[in-house]
Amino acid sequence: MKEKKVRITERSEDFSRWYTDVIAAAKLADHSPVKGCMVIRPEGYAIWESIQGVLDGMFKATGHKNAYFPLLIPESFLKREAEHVEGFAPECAVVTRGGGEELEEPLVIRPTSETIIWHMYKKWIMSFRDLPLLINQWCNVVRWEMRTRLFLRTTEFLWQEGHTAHATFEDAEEETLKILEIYRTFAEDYLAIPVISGRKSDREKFAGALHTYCIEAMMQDKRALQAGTSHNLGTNFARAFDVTFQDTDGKVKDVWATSWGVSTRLIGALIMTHSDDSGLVLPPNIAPVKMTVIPIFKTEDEKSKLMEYLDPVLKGLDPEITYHVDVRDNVRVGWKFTDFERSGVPLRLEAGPRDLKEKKVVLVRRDTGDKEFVPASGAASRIKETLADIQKSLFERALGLREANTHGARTLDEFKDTLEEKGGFILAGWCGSGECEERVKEETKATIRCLPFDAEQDEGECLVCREKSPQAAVFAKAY
RNA sequence: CGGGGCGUGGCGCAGCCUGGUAAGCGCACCUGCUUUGGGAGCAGGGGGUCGGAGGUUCAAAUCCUCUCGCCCCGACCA
Repeated sequence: MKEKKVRITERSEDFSRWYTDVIAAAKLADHSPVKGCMVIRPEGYAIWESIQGVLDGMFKATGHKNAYFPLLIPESFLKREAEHVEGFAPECAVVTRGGGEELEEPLVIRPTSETIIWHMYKKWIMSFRDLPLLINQWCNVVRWEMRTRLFLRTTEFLWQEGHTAHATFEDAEEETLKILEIYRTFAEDYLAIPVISGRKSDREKFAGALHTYCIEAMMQDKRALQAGTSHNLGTNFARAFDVTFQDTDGKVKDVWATSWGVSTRLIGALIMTHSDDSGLVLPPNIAPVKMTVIPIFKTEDEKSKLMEYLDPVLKGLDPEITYHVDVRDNVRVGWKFTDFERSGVPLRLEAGPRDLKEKKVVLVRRDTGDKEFVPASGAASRIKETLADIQKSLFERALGLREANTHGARTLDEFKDTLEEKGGFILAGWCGSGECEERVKEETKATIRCLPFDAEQDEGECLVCREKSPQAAVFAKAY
């Protein structure tokens, strides 16, 4: 075969070029004229809409309501919470002019909305009866990052941010963990991305949080990607914005806060978890289109006979099995097959004159490439089964990769050797000190991804200082 | 901000060192014919004042100065 123009670099050759090639080939996104920003193209945006649809349903089912807070925030708001300023000030874009004049107070384009939201919550929360307040918003935020990559880190990105207010620490903690569990379920059941749930170290936690929980995933290059975070903000923001409520005992108390979010980064996670050298691979549960139908014809007559033949098959499908019929007659089938592979659609159905004669259709799985000839009459149920199987096997394959690339280390030397030779996640003892954490980072570039909930309570010792380790930590090089 | 690289039809590049009279190649696009079960072939065709501004010269994509922008590698991060 002749060298193709829009060739996808192989993963083994250059993983990050492969990543950008897959995005280009699947038409998910493009670079904007403004540095670090991305244009999300229809194919990419459809995935985001699919993510939104499922998560939004999960949030609403747990009592959350959507609202919208404005893009522009008075600069002084950011300064109200000490850690928050420190964390976000350097990466804020600031508007200083408007209507042709210098503004009296510069306006920050939100990097996250805690401050504006808590400013409003002060007005809305008076009594214990106003709690809990459970609000989510879908929006864009801007963070002036130094280095950007499509979907993984862009100057502007889309996300949802939940902001809740509670009467007690326990309530806030319960909310924080409930959301984390929603994220875990979503990642595993829909995105087919196995994740490790856990708590962030103090060094890695959100600026202004009491503590941060997260889900961490392993990409195909064995690096870690944070896929979602849920923060217990304690009373830090309530105090910074003077939000109090009068409790049943008549006393005025601080309000407890949480915030949590996932972003368009999830699309990057999807790509790097499942896709292959032929292009995008999407799990059926999140794929906007589940199946591409390719009729193989030479003449108009053949085409209409095939469409007639396929009609009952397609009508017999469950309504959630969305499909696209590629009826283009200006490209040949080879072209359509390649388009299918790049687009990430989980399943392909082909039917040509030969299949028509034999009363069959051909099903081809995107994940394995397996080809199956099935009788047209039983196709609908076989399609459903196959999609379910693709979903399952994508998850298992990703889990297998993570398990095969998760290692232990008792000493820093062993840690370094393992990281260098094998890469992946390293489960090791950690005393809890920032110094030891920093030392690992400096010497290996690996960071603590999280303190996993399900790690065995380890009586071991810290791999750096040999002090007692209360709990094992997952270390990895991260995106 | 430190180090490297690059701006030439829609995209990817060559030409620049050694200025010289055709601005070229591949892909894409348009037209026609033949093709059509894994990115077709042939023929014809349209499209670029070479990032911008100055300068040197008889002559600048090419040399000089300034400027704008982008990409890659490091410190920050969902």
